[in-house]
Amino acid sequence: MPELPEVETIVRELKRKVSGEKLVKFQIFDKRIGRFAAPSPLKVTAIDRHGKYIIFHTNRAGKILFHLRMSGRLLLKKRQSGMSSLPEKYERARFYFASGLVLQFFDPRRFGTIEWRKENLPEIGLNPLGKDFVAEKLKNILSSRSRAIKNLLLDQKIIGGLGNIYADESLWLAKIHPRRKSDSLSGAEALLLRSSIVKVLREAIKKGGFTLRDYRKTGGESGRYQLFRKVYGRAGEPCRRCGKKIAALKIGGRTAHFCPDCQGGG
DNA sequence: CGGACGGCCTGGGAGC
DNA sequence: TGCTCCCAGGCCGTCC
Repeated sequence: MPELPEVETIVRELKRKVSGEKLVKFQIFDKRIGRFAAPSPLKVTAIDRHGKYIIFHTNRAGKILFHLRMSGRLLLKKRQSGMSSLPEKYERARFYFASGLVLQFFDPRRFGTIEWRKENLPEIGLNPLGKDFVAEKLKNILSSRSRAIKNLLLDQKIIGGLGNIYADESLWLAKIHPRRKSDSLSGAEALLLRSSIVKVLREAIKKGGFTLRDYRKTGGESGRYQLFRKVYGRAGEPCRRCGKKIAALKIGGRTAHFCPDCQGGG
């Protein structure tokens, strides 16, 4: 389930390998992937992350937007001489670059999307890696809402890029119970939450993301952050801070993993 | 308007 | 072994 660190890892790799490249041909194997009426050929002038979206800026009047959702994967490889033009298993789209590189979009669950977009980008809240992600702004947002902090962190219109894994990991690091109402957090807690989110995300990017099952880097390699996780998927195992058992709880339809002892006060 | 919730989709794991 | 059931969750549409 790609979240900010996974998407950022993929974007950094794509920037190195295909930014500035000419896209000569594309194939959409599964129409459910979204509206896609891009002109061809076109040049990819820049590559960016927007929340969990991957954006290809182009020299034409539009951008290519990728969203991996749950099980999407972008793999980059050298075009082989005998390469079939038919889709591989779960392959939903394919892009051919003039350099000979081929970008394949795989997605078993078909939640992922690829879109040729001329109008504005989707509305995304604060970028946790951006300069404007400061404690004061976060505190204002938290105070103006009254939802479980866990669910607020998952809201892409408020903060862009956190998903279930990093929301849980950040709350653990900040010692905040996931069910706490956002407007009950003190200024000190907001400050700590901000720095915890940044720390967790930066560390996860360094480790190349979190591979549970589907996520892979563009060369097919797994990330390594799952080896360093503190709470996600660790229900019943000992808390790495206090030794008590990690618990799991449904909050707003999502499973939250946390330590009931050192994240007390829910 | 904010917030809660169901639907989309499939593979994999649990349980029998 | 093989079947059924349920869960994973990002985002959107719908409803209150």
